[in-house]
Amino acid sequence: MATGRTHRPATRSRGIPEATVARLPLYLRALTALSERSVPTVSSEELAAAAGVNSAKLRKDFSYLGSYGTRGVGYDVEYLVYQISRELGLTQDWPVVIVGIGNLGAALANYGGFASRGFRVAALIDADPGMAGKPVAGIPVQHTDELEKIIQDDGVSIGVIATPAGAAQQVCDRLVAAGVTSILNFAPTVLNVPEGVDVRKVDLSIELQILAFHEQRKAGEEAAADPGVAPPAVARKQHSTDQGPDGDVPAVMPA
Amino acid sequence: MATGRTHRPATRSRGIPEATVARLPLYLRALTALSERSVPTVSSEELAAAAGVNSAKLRKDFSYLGSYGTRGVGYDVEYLVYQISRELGLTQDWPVVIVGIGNLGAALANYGGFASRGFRVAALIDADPGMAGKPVAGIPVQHTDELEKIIQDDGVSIGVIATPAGAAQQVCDRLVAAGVTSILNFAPTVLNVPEGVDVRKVDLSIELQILAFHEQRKAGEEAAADPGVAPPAVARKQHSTDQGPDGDVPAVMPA
DNA sequence: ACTTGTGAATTAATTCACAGCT
DNA sequence: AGCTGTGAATTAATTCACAAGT
Repeated sequence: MATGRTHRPATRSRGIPEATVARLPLYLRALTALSERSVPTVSSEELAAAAGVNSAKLRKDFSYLGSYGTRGVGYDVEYLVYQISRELGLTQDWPVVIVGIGNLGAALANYGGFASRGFRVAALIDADPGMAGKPVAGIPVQHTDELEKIIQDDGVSIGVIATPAGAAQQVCDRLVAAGVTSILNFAPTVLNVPEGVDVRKVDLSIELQILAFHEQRKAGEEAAADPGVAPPAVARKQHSTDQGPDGDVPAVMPA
Repeated sequence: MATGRTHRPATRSRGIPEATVARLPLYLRALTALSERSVPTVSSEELAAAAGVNSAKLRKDFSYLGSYGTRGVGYDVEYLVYQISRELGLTQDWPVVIVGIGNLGAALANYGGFASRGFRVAALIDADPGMAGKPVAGIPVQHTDELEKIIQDDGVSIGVIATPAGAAQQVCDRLVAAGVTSILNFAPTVLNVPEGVDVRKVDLSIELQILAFHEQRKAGEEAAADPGVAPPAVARKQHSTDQGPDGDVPAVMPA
């Protein structure tokens, strides 16, 4: 794809790498903090440190968006905030429904950073009729029967699934049938969706298992003490920071 | 690293790719489901479908662990469950502390899949003295003052941070100072940790922003309808399944 | 003098495609 | 005949290192 890309307007080649897209929110958060402290400009070095990446990566990432910096100076904070927000589609408002209002669903509903960016909780939905009408985070919970109507009326395209694993696929199917095309899944299940629907998962159990793997590795190394040529510094994985490749996450689920 | 790997026992070359490690829990979950249904063997094709990956990737992943399959037949489910569990370090028990018992912390404490694999909630910790002693998920909440003592007494090496963003770094520092070397961070902040400490993050806001990016892209394409040579099939990104590269996740946080 | 933007080099991950074993 | 295991090819991501601009 790098080789034979069909010629383009030259000013902006569509197709930002996924790895870059996944970091843009990180940069945006760091920039927003700077903006709140009224910092006018920032260098790639400083911003990279704040976002927990290295500066070459950050510059390369930004190069996919365009040339928004000034050589010898750095980046204008406000301008970059705007450009990244626009690139991520945060200049518009995204109504979101949360399905499954247990502990986790309630935590998500209460999450402040939600509204701060372009997301708005359009509805909270739960299968328990006893929950209906009860306000969570100031929003009354609605019954699952209303799901299709809510999605169509509010033009919801993003759904969050925080149900038990057993209900997730069924909820997913209804969301998709009603018009949702992006799903954030907290249930520990693989969701099957048709072409054109994006799913991202958040899975606590998976994350813990990945940590356990590295933890075990560390414990084993104490004793190992390889008596060979022993490459001193660089040999070890670049632990800490940096979440490595892949894009997994753990699913949380009440009860 | 692929080129100049120091000669090894040949039977097992240390160094499983990060991307593979991140998928092992996925395979394990699928295998556990098969095991519960008493399925004795499974082919790479079937297992891959259940885990939501393609079979070549799965086979390559397994090849890093060793040769645990039988050509012409497939994999023995029980045997694979054991091998992967061992590789992930799940044959031992990992005490975990959860710091910050808001909505999210409570959701995590109640999460069933916790104990089912090798993880055990050693303690729930919160800074609010009013919470102290109150049971959540059957475990009494303890005050932050006890943090160091708990970690040392129980030999805790994995900590989960579910505090507000403002408290996260401070909690992290205390966890690390007390001996924790793996952290799962739900607070929307970059954590600074010393070499040798692993951090993974779970960030709701980041996940939603990534979805918004793709959602915006989809909306834009409706109108685009490129009248050029129009590469029909393969051209579009492989949406759905597959979380793409990187390894980000969103942070959740109560209020 | 300083910092961006980016080709080129490197490293990692994925996918192909088939030899090798059951 | 069927399915694994894996070299080889491909594609993606990261890092280097420096030319180009202010």
